[in-house]
Amino acid sequence: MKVFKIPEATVMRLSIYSRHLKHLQDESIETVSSEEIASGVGVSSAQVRKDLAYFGEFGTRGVGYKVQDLLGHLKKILGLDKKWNVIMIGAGKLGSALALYEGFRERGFLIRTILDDDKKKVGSKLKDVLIEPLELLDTRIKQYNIDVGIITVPAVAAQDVTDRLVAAGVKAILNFSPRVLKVPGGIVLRNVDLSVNLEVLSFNLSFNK
Amino acid sequence: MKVFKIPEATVMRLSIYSRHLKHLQDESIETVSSEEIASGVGVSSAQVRKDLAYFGEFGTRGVGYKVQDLLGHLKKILGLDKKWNVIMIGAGKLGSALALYEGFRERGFLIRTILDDDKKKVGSKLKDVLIEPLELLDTRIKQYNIDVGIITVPAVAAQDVTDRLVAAGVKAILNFSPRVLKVPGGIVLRNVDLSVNLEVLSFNLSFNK
DNA sequence: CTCTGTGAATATATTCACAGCA
DNA sequence: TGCTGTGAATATATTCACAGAG
Repeated sequence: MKVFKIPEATVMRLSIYSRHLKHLQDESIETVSSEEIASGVGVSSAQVRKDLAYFGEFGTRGVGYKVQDLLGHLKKILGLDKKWNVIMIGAGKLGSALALYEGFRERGFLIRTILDDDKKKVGSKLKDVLIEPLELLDTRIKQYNIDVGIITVPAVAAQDVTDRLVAAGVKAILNFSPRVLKVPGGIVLRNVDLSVNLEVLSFNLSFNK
Repeated sequence: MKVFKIPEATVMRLSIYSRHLKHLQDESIETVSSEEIASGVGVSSAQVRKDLAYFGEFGTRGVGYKVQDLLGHLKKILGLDKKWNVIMIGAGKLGSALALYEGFRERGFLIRTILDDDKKKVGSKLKDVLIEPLELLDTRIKQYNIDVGIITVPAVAAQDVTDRLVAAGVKAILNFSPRVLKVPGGIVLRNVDLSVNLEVLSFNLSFNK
């Protein structure tokens, strides 16, 4: 049912535009031009207009965009009006930090349970979410109707956990492990790979300098 | 002195290839073809060869690449043979988790000090690094000959901290705050923006599904 | 007269396909 | 013969530039 393929870079910019519009809203600014958005987030005004044009016509010629309205459209486009049931696998340092991050809930990602294979962690809570044994993976995914799995396990375990999440029926995986995961088509996969980011930074610092 | 502009996507893939080559090395595999690397990390073999071609000829026609050699070249290309002095600004939940992450040291990023404006945090240590007052920003950057600043402060403070880091002479900034930062040309800036990642995931889950 | 929306032009990235070296 | 390295072809993304709505 996909009508047009939207470039990933466009989606990332839409997220950044929406953040900028929130600032403008906080400052009680009611109207904004594509040029003002553009200079606020460091892109060209044509880029802003092209990105928005994938989804409709939100502005008024000669005037600009109503901040409130455009922000509403962007939130809708980005799916931020929806709720998702989330399972987190791995309660190590990174998982523990992420479980406390309010940004998940703010965007509709509700962490229902956290699984770990370390018996010493099982039974304790992170904020209000209980850490449970890894064996409950299938049970909890069915029980809570889980949509999204967040992977914060070590690299060696990541593909195995992924396969189990997919088999149990999750629709999307957010992968924080430094590993390229194989998933079947139709499963949404997003990687947040700190080691790649560090190496790109290292490259940019080193190359031809 | 920049000879060719290398696409960022290429650099990210080089990092991923190098990780895959490490696995192969751990399995004592000595030779690998572009097709084997490609299928291992989910890209096309032509892509692998094109990416490598930016930097030289590392393979042998009819044979493939020597794993050890190619890994060595990639580490060199990515600058992983170099050391950088790093300052971290912000010792909150994210900063604390990051300060314990071994990946920085493994890639030559040596965290020399962590600054925070919270008096209650100042004086304690994260692993072996002391948390010091924010006022020492200039002093420590000069003293330790800091190359890289890692920003883990709240969004409202991020641009101010950035300006101070740049004024004090850092060459690169790794930004974990959810804010588009303005930096002068010549300063390397890399953003690790979890909120954008979450919103892209939300979009992919929602759009035309 | 201003600023959006958008075709056309340009720039960039990926894939194809094969010449040529080991 | 097998696989790399690479021009040519294609696909994708960005910028230009302007018609036209308000």
